[in-house]
Amino acid sequence: MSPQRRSGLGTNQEAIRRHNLGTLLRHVHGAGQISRAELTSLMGLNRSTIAGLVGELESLGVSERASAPEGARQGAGRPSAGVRIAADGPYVIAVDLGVDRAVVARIGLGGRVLQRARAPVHSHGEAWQVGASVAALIRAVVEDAPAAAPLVGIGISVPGLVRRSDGLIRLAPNLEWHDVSFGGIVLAALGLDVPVSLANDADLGALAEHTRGAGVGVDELIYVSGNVGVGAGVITGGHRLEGAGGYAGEIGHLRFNPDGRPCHCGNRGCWETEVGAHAIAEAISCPPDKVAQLDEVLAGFDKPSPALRVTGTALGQGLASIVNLFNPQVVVLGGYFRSLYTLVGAEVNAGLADRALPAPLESVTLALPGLGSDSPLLGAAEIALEPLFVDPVAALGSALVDVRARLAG
Amino acid sequence: MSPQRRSGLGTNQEAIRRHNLGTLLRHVHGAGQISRAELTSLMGLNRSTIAGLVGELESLGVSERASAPEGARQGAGRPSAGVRIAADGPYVIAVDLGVDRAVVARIGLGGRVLQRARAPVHSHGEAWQVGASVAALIRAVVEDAPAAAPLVGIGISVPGLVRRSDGLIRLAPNLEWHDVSFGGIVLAALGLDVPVSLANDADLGALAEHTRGAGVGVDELIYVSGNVGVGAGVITGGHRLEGAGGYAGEIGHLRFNPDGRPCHCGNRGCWETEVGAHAIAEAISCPPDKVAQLDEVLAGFDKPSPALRVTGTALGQGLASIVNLFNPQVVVLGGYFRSLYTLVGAEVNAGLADRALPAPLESVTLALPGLGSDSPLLGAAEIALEPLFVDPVAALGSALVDVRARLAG
DNA sequence: CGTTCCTGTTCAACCGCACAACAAATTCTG
DNA sequence: CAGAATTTGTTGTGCGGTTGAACAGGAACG
Repeated sequence: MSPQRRSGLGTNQEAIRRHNLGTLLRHVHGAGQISRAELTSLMGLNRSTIAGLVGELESLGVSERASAPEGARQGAGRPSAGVRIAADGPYVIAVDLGVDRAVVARIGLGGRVLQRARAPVHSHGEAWQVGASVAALIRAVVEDAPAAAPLVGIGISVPGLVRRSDGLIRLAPNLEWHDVSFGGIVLAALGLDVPVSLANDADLGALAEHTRGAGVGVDELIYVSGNVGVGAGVITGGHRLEGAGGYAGEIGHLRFNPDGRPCHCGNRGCWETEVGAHAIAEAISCPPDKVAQLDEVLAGFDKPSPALRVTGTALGQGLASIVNLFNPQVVVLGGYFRSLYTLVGAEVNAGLADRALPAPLESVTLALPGLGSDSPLLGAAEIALEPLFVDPVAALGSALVDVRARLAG
Repeated sequence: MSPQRRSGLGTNQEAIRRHNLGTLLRHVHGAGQISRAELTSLMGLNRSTIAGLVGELESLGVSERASAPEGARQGAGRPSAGVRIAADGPYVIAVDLGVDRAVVARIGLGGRVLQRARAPVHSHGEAWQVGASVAALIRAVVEDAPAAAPLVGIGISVPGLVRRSDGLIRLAPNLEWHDVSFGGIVLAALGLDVPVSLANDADLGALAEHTRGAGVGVDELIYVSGNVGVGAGVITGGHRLEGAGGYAGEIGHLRFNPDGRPCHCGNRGCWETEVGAHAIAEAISCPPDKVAQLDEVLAGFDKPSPALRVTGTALGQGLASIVNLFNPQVVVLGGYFRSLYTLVGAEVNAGLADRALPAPLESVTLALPGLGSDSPLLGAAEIALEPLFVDPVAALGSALVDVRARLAG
């Protein structure tokens, strides 16, 4: 959200500085390392202004001066000094909550994974138990953090519906959770008080792929996630499509075949009953206890079975509806759709071409995630970092330093 | 677009002034008349700053000072002077192109329709013929415009797919148009050179209902348009959802019943084959030549026939998919869905409640258009006015004055 | 080796908004 | 009915942020 959507407010000069500093940091974050000269042309500001902003970031301990990288030297002229993420700079904790495991990582600006840990999670486990496991992983991951580095916040990716106003997990079908305040649970288990952001895993996958994956520079992007359930995250105009409550993107229950199998939502023939994990597992005779690892199971296939081909066609046909509705430029296939697409890509493309309207079809591309299976994890880092780009000074002012000591006490 | 989405640019003071002046004008536009005191609290700026901005608008001839309105006086203190749209202020031409008629209006800031005209249009007519008719209507509508009032631009609502990059009409099925540069045709017929904006009718309906209809203050809104074809306009985060090419919102070809009737798009059982105008006309034995006036035909009904009830259920069930996908706060039913909903609202609501997920369902409301059948027309005015809110000075600088004389010559 | 080209640095200037003080206009209160 | 209280318009000053010019630094080019 380069320019945050203000609700008809005016702008004063204080806001300018905030905005410019945040935008500058967002560019550094996106590129990892970038020269001042590039920044001036990207942001359309004067050299001296950029110099001032960069200086402020350095004095905040966020970035540091870097000599120009070797090679890639173009043209004459004095080489421009680089801006690089500081080694002891701010970081966030990202949590990717899956139905059978949790992944936790410490992630710095630029999307660098500094440390990671994972643990199995009992599906149908109580929320407080899962919260305790996650808290333990967080402790492990903060272990080696420099004491001076500030913790900006925690971002959590959730396989379910998350209310955007307060981050309450309204429904996580495959964890059998209803109305769980998981953010509060984790904070209580840690004994910390830092900003926590929660969001749907597909939404975060879309965000991450947009920022540093297969959709860099693409402002109309959809991430379709196959993860037991089927969901989508939508980026439009460069921003996440959240909906009024935060529940947008529930494509799993699109009407697909009114005479089809019953769905757990109470209807018949939802798309999920054709391309959901349980449906695919049944089609390839995968034992029910391995449904959560469907991605690996599919990756083990050499050639697609006829049943998988049918599934591929159904996937493509369903994607057609999404393409007609959103007219995206890129559709990223995440979760087990990744290995499914490598198996039956032809059928998927055929199904899509068959059912999509010509105009939206001609501008869309199907793509595999540029971040592999880490998209939701990195998306969780992104939402946790977000305050830094809105107001770096304020975000760092309220960030937590010397986290290890606080966790010990 | 209160704060336009800048693509990672920086902000300088020149941009501040532009933005604040545009935002101020947007508020005046939205409210029609508003006091300076309200503006200060809405925009969060200082009294003196607002005074300066208002003064600039007055010297631009856009607004004028108004005494406080009678009544509605609250509390003590000096009454705040009002800001009102100037009588000879800027205006735009709005065109609502239908399948059987065209409506043209001269519309000023505040959405005031100053003059309007309409004429039948031969469906399947050549584009240049329709363009000539529209040009004649425009001439009629500019007839009584004050010579000093500047024309900012022309906005055209089109029942079809419009490419957003250049406004080309890619496909208007019910006009049988392919790749028509209708904006250029109208300008050529007029012999003028002013900015022309074209967009899909449902998109513009959504925009108008968001600005001054049933969705004021609602940032997640969908306008579903029944207009021979079925389409949707989506507002999310307060902005129009356009998609990569501008084709987003094609809900008519959502898969509804795979065994259903063939659709002109080449597939079977698209939603449009159940709730489209031709389907409804057939269900109520309406003669084919009156399909374009289905709205009036339906309004003549006293009680719903069983066939209409079935249609109502199908409408509700299809809306459920949209509600699941977008999680809107308000869904406005435009076009002939307006009279259909008044007839079989119960069935629509039941179908929706049956198929929508609980979480998105609880936050959504179905509503009738607050602007009647004028939504697309007023939306066309909105997109034509848009440049004024981005940069009032520049937009007025390039606006056309004394249009009548130029048209005569 | 000098020229050319681009960038970093510094400083004065400009522009826009905030703030304070005062005047104006209305309501409230005794 | 008169004075106090309240809110707003107006004016001048000050502050903050960006700009632009001038100069210096550093690398490639001829």
